Amino acid sequence: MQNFLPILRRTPLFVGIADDDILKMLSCLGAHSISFGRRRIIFCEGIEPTRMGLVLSGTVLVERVDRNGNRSILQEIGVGGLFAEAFACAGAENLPVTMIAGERAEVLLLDAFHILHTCHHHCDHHQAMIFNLMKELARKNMEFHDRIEITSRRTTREKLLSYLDICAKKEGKRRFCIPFDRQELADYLEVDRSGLSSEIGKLRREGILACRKNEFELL
Amino acid sequence: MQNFLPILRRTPLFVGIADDDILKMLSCLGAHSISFGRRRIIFCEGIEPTRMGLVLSGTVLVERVDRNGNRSILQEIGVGGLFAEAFACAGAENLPVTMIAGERAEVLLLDAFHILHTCHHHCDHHQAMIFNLMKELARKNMEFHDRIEITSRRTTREKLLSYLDICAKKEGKRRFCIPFDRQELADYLEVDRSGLSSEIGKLRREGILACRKNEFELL
DNA sequence: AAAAATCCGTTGAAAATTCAACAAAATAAG
DNA sequence: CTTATTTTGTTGAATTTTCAACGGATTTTT
Repeated sequence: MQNFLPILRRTPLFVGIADDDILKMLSCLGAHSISFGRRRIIFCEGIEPTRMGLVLSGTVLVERVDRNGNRSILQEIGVGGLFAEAFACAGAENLPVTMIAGERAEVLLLDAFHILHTCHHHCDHHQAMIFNLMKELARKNMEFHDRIEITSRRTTREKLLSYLDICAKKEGKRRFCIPFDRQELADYLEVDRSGLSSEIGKLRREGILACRKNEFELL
Repeated sequence: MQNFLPILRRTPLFVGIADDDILKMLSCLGAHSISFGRRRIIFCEGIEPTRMGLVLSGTVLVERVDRNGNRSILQEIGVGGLFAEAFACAGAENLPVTMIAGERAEVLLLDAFHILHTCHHHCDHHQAMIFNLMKELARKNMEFHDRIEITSRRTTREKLLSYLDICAKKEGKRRFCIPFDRQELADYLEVDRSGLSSEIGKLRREGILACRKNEFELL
């Protein structure tokens, strides 16, 4: 587990906690790492969310498929990020979404039981982790607001542009890579893939943006 | 402040905390209550979110209006519920949404500073509140998943039906009241009001639902 | 290097949403 | 009780999305 410390130290869950304490907690949380190939299921919709995951490498996508076969991508979790923590912490009975590896990923699985039920009056580092978890949940909450700001737009064009705007703002540059291919982007924006492609074409012809594969630039 | 204790004791933020400790914390958090008439602004988009709110009576709506004038309703907060806590806890620089009274409401305003910066290694009740806050943020996270499940549907009909399904499930009955009028429901589902009205008409004629004002029944 | 599979852009027709305008119904105000 | 005001349902035209199908480009596999 020591090999992971350089990553874990910088992680929202463990930031500010001493290495020794992190290691103690990892064993307390039954931590173990697993690798997943692209598009492999990590947590499947319907299971009881007793564990949460921490991304050590690659990316994890949070998805949902409705009865009509429309897939929605709800979140994209990068290195150091947490997933399934909200369901585990809220004590949900079953997971309403599926988590898969967006690209080949290594993840650390953590039992949530000891977060919710152990010693939260005694050890400082446990307290610190609860506090970190609280801040991370608050941040995720705000991420949902970003996504809603995007998907609440009425047209494909506006959804795409507000997504790209938010990306540019986060990146601090007008040129950036997005973590999605076309189908995934469509599923994140909740629009039709072919309609999205043609809208990208229009915007390009209008000189509003340039793109090559998943690299975009706002002009 | 003592008058509020019967409500506060049952509140997600204060559950499990002794009355005395609640009162101590209220003064520590600079709590004071304010009344708002229907559709009055409680927190306006753009301000720095240093405080959070707790609903003592009535309801609070979390809204956003885009450049085109389309309003989205993101959440409806009932008695005992918290609002703006995510932005305050995440340390957001400015509020991306507006909070208004859905119906005449009395709310308790709490400074977030002391939640994030005070004594979180010392007093048990403060720790308990952080823990409560963490659980509440996790629950809100799941509420967003519900809303996304609804708004990710492609047609007005499906959005409406999945919203009503979720309401029925929460209520445990196939007959229930919704907390919205037609325009608000349209803004929650992210659809056109007139299209929503006509869809309700169709579903009624097809014998799938009955409704009178904001009381619905799934048949 | 060839073959298979996937990804992406394009198109046109069908379906659904949006928009504006209006009338009926319900509610609030005088 | 009458008059305003707000809310709700209805309609038709314009806009937009969705859907299915196809071919070219790119990537992966054999």
